[in-house]
Amino acid sequence: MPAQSNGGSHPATRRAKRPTLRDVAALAGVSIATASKALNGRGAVHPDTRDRVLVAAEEVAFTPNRLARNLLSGRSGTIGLLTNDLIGRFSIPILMGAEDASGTGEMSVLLCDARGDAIREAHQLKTLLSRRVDGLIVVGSDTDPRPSVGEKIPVPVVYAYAPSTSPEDCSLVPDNIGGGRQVTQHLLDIGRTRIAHITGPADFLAAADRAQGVAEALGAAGLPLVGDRPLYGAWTEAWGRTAADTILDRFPDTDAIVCGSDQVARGVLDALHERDLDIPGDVAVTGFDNWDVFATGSRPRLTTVDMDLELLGRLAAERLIRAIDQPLDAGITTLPCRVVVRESTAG
Amino acid sequence: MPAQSNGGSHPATRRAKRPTLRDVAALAGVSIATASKALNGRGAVHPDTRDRVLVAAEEVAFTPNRLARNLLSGRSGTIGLLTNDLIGRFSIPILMGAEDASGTGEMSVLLCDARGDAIREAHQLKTLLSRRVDGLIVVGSDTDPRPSVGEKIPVPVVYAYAPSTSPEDCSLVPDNIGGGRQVTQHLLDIGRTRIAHITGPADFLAAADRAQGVAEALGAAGLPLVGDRPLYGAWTEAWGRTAADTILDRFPDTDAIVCGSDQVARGVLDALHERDLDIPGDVAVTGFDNWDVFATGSRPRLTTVDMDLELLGRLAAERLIRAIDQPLDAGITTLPCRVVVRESTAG
DNA sequence: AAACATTCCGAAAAGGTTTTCCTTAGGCTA
DNA sequence: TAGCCTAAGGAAAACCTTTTCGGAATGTTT
Repeated sequence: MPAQSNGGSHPATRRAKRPTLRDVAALAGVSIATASKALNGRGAVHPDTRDRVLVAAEEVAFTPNRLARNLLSGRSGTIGLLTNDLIGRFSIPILMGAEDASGTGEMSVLLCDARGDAIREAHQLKTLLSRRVDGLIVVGSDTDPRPSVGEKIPVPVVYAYAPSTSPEDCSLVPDNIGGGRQVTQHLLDIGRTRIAHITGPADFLAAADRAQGVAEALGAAGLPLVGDRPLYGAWTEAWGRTAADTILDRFPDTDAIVCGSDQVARGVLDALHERDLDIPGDVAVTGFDNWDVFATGSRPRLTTVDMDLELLGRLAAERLIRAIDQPLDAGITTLPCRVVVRESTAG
Repeated sequence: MPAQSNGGSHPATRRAKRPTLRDVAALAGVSIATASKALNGRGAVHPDTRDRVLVAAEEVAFTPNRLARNLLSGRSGTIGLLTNDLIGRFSIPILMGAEDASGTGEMSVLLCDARGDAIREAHQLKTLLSRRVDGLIVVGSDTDPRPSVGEKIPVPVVYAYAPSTSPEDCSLVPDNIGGGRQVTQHLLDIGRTRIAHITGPADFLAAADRAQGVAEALGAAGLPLVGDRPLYGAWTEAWGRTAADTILDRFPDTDAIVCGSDQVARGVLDALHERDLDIPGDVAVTGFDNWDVFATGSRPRLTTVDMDLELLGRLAAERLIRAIDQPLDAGITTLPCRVVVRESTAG
C-alpha cells in the first residue's frame, strides 16, 4: 500500500509542516510579538506568560526559522569557506580551526571546493554571495600567492595559507622561512655541521622559503650547505630516497638532512636504513608539516616543523568575524612555526 | 585619518547596502514583479524590457538574496553535513562527493564537526535544523554502527560510512567483508597459499569485517589462515612491524600478508625489508584504504583495497537530494570495494 | 466599428521573525 | 476621586523575493 501523507511513521512525519511562532503564540494564548519576546528574553513579559510560551514551544517542538530572522537582520550567520584542495593536507586543519572559532557562537561554515578551477571558483563565489555569507575565508593549496578573489566583494575576505597577491587583502600564512631557520638551528644546537637540504619543487614558494630559512641559519653560523645548494625535486618519498642517495654518494660525511616535507623525510629515512646508517647517530633527519601519520609512524619518529594550521584557521575565522563589524586590517600576517623534536634528531 | 563610511576604497564599499530587486526595477523603470520575471526568465516579458532589466542588474551588480527566496519557498537549498572526524581520513572523500553532487545544482553544504561528542552533536543538529537544512548527511569516523541522530528529525537523513543502529534509517557503508574477500582472492589468484592477516583492533567492526572476508575467501579455497587467527592490534605502522616479525618468526614460509590498512601494510613492508625479503617474490603484501600517500609512496607500491568513498559520498548526497521530494528508502546499502593492483603483489 | 484575443506589465500577498511604538489595565500618589 | 505612572501585551511594519491574478494596451477578426 502506498505511504499515507499523515501517518505517525517515520517518513510521514517528515512532511508535516514545521511549527511557526504563530503556532506557539496561539497555543500559549498570546500574540506572536509576545511569544518572540518570551523566547528571546527581550522586552517586558510577565513570568507566568513567559512560562506558558516556553511550555507551548516545547510542546510543538518549535525551532525558530533562522531564514526569517536572517532576512530581517540582513545577516546569514554564515561564513563561506572557499578551498582549493579539500583532498590536500592543508585545508582540513584550517577548516577545523575555522569551524571551531565560528561554531561556538552563532556562525556556521558553508563549504565550497573550487578544485583549483577559476571558473568554478567564480561560480562558487557567486553562490556564496547570493546566500549572503557574512564573510569569506579563502584557503589555498600551497603558499604561493594567489589572485584576489575580486575587489568588489561586499563582505570581508581573509586568505589563509595562500596569501592574496593584492596587498589590500588580509592574508594569514605560516612562516616557512622561520620554520626552515628554526629546524636548522635545532640541528646546529645538537652539534651538526654538515647539513644538507632536500625539498620539493623549486617553483613552490613553500620550498623556496624553507630553503631560504635553512640558508639563513647556516649563514649565521658561518657554515655552508652540503652540496652548496638545496636538492629540489618533488614532495614525495621517492624523491627523498633518490636525493638522499645522491647526497650520501657525494658527501658521505653528511651528518644531518633537513627535509622540505615529512614525506620527503620518510624517503630519506628509507635510504639511510638501506645503508645501515644510524639515525640520528650517523645522520639526523628532520621533516616539515608534522603530518602525524608520517611523522610518528616512522622509525625513528621524525623531528619536524609544525605550522599550527589549526591555529591559523582559527585566527583567520576570528579575524573574519571581527571584520564583520569593524574594518579589516589589510596585509599579510605570518604565523610562527614550531619545531617538534622527536627521536630522529634526539638520540 | 579615520576611515570614511563612503569612500571608494576597499573596506568602505563593503559597508554599502547591497542592491535589491527594487533598485534594479527602479533603474530599469519597471515593477519589481517584472524585474523578477525578467531575471528568472519566467512569465511573459518583452525582450526589450528584459534587456533593460538585465542591464540594470548588471549595472548595480545585483545578487539575488537567497535568504528571501528560501524563506518564501520554505527550503534553504542547503544540506547539513555532520561529521565526527574531520581530521580523519574518511570524512573528506565523502565530503567531496557530497559537495560534488550538491554543488552542481542549487545545493550547498553546511559543515559541522561534532568531534565525536554527543552533546556537541545535538547542538549542531539543532543549529542545522534551525537553519532549515533540506537534509542531513551523518558521517561516522569508523564503520561501527552509531545511534540514530533522532527519530523526530523533520528532514531526511542519510548515514554514510558508519551506519545507523536503527533499521528505519538509511545508511550507506563500504563492503568491508567483500573487500577482504576480494583482496584475498587476488592473492589466491597469483598462487599464494600461506596467507596471514594483520589488522587493527578487534573491536573495530571494520577490522572484524575485513577479517571475515579474508576468512571466507580462504575457506572457499580450502586453505587455513597462517597462524589460524588474524593478528589484531592497532591501525599503525608500528603494529605492522611488530606483527610481521611475529608472523615471520613463527611461520617463515608465509608467502602473503593481507593487512587491514595501508598503514599497517607499510609497517609490514618495513619489517620485510629489514629481513631482506623480496616483495612480492618472497612475500606479497596488500593494504586497505588506498590512501594515496601511503600506498604509492612505498617501495614497492601497495596493492590495496579502495572503498571508493567519494562515490559513497556522492551517492549519499544524491539519495538525500532525491529524498527531499520522495520518501527515503530505509536500510543499509553496502557499496562494493575494488582491488587496486600494484607492485607489492604483481611482480 | 465593435467584439475579442493576445501580449505585457503591475499590484499585492505570502513566507516567519524581530522590533518599534502604542494601547490597556492596574496601582499609586495627592 | 482625579491624575499619573508602570508594567504587560499587541498591532503592524520591515526584511526581499516570487507568484498569482487582474488590468491595460495593442492587434485581429467579423
